[in-house]
Amino acid sequence: MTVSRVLRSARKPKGRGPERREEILVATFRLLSEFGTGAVSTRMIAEASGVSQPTLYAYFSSKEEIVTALHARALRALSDQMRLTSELAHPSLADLQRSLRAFVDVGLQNPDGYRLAFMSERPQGRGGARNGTSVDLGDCYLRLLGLVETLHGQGLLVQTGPTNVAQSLFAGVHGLVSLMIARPAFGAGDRERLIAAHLRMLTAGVAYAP
Amino acid sequence: MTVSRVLRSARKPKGRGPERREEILVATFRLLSEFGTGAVSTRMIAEASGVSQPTLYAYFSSKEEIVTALHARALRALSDQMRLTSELAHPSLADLQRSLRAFVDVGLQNPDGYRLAFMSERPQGRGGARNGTSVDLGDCYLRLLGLVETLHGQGLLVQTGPTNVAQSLFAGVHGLVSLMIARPAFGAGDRERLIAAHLRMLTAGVAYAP
Amino acid sequence: MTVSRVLRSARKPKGRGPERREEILVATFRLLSEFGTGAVSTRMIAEASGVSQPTLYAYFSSKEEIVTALHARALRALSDQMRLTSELAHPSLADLQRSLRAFVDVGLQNPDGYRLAFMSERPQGRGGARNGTSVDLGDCYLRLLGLVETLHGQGLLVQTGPTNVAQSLFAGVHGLVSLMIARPAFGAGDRERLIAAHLRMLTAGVAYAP
Amino acid sequence: MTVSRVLRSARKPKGRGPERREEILVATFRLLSEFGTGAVSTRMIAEASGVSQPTLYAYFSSKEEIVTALHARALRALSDQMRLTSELAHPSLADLQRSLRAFVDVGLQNPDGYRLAFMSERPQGRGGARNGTSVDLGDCYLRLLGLVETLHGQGLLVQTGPTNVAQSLFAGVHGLVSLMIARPAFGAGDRERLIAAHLRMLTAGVAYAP
DNA sequence: TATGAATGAGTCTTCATTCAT
DNA sequence: GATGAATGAAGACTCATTCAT
Repeated sequence: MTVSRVLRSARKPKGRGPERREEILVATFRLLSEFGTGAVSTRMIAEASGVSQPTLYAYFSSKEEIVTALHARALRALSDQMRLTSELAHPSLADLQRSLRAFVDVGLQNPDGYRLAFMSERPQGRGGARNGTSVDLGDCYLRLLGLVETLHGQGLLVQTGPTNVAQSLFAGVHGLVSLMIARPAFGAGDRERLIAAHLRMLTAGVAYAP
Repeated sequence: MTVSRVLRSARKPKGRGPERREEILVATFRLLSEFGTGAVSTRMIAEASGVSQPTLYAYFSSKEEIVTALHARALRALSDQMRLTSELAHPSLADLQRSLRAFVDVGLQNPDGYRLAFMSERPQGRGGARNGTSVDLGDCYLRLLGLVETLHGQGLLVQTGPTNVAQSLFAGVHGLVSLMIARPAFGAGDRERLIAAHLRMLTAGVAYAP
Repeated sequence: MTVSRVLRSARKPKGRGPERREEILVATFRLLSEFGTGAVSTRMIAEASGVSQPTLYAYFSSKEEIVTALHARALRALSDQMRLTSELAHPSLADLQRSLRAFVDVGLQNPDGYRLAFMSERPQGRGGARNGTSVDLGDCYLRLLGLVETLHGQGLLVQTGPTNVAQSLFAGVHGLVSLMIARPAFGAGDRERLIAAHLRMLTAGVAYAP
Repeated sequence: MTVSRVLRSARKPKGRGPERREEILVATFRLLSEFGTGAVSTRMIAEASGVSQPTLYAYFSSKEEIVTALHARALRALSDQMRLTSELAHPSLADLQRSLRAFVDVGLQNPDGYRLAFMSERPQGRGGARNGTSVDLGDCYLRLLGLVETLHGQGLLVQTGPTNVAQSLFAGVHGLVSLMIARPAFGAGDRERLIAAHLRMLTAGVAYAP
């Protein structure tokens, strides 16, 4: 007992307060990415974080709170990365395409975050089912919507409702990203080419009519 | 372990074997739809099936086997329902749209099957992680590919590679269906209109160039 | 693993169903008597019952249910033992005294049951406080009340309200029994004498006025 | 263990020592009253006291010590409040009744203290069982005994042993008070009337013979 | 001095699974 | 052939207590 105590205290005092919290989140994020929400236990989190299980509860009030924090964070990160390309004053269709491309890139570069933010099922704790609405699409969709509205105002879109267009586009890119993440075989060979073709299709689809 | 497992799977019931098995699958499907994979226990399955817990293990070697069987079954069902519209000899773009529409309808009418077939993350039980590739896209994609190839052969598509087009379309409809299933708020208000607009966009995107 | 399994199954198949339930109750009763509600864990109960911890939950849905079952049982036992002396057609004051005596005897012979039935504080689980009214005084008081009413009808009591008299008598004997149970030193030396004197006092108190 | 315990208890705070200690006791008393011994954690105590958890251990060596200190204190308080009415030189039966009444009033006005002093079961923490004798009846009983002895000396009591009489009376009032505290329904409607009747009964019981 | 931070041991409960009948 | 009964392992979470500062 004394021994292990000495050993432990010698290991790593690490950062206090906020740093610890951050460490826990980082470690949990990795675990969540690798194993999925339901297969990650508080013990795993504790070990991966380098703290004891009870310590988790000094920083978060429940396992769900950790996961929720990660959800929100992933959403925010994705959204932040999308900001740049979507705040132009006079966007063109090429800008729309670039913006969608940014979303795809961010998603593929951060597949775990993307999964967490947009592909996570209902949290599957003991409590049974919870509906999916608790985690919304976040600012990503809103930015896209803003862009589409501007384009619509410029008369660059053939369809009437900007909302429909934005949702349609969002669904379009989400389908691609989620499949690429979930099915490594999807688009294998030349992903770049598939992405380009897909975005071209989406852009053409909303801008040109037969 | 391997031995006992083999022995057990050999011990098949004779009486009303297949019917029982079917009952179990049906009951489990309902539970899975309502509560999600992780929240359904063998006890629930047993009760819903009207058999005892051990009896489950006379028909399936593990809980996972039940779920897996349902995965495959859902995939097949979806594929079967898509067949009709995709086996035309001389399809038009309207037929493509109809075919995509069929996919959407099937998915939305059978969200649980769809979720099971295309959106299921790794099973979230105690067992840890399994990669997502185990469940492929099944015949749905292949049928779509066949249709696209025919259209391509007829010179109705602007893009070069039928594979890219098929994947792009698949991604497009999958994105819509999965979002509608996972986020009830998505497309709320007028889903029919969103679907129609989305399909129009997809079709236009692959058939018309600026 | 195999070894311990063999050893265990060789130990004692014991009684199935109701007998097991009974065993659990008996074992828990002993533990509760010795250690008190809050200090008895489900593990202790399981070990004392000769079953595994999860087995407990095949017979009871929670620890609280076990305790509650024991409460009710103790109350019933006490009440049953009191019945005989309290159902006379034309009772006398001596019969009243005998009846009170029966209550005292039952309580002292079964101190744990008495404690459980009448002295248990609020159940002290994790959930915080619950009010004490959940466990009422049971039939014991009602029988006493019936007896008092009969005596009152016969004009043998000086006080007006039978309810007051019955409550007063109940409080009187309860005070004695509970103190004797909780404070072994109380009445030490000659408990019999104290009991007799106490009952005499109570009877006299309700039957004679200055 | 013994060593470190001694060392710790030697490390007494100097600053606002006694006041802090008092604050802790007061806060704990409130908590104990509201939630019961087993449901009060050191964290709750610390928060309610406005100090940190470790600070608790600067003033008390364990949670049990806090509870024990409160036991003794409650007993003393009760006893102090009873003193006045029990130190008459030539008491009458009316004085006896008044004295009992004082006890009842003190108990009902301070139910938590009473519970702590006279109704507390063994402390129900993790530590296991402690016998009930650790907390005796305190000076309350002794004062009552003194009063009874005086009355006995004056020939006002019919029973022979003053000890028996005192114990009997103590049991009588204790039964009433404890039931009223533990079972809010007991005596509901007109508690004042029940108390008066009960005390009349007790007094009559020890003073008059058939 | 007082405390933020941490933890081992423990809580109740549920799981998928396997016997003996 | 089907099941009542049982269980090891694990789940999330809380406790009283003790360090280092």
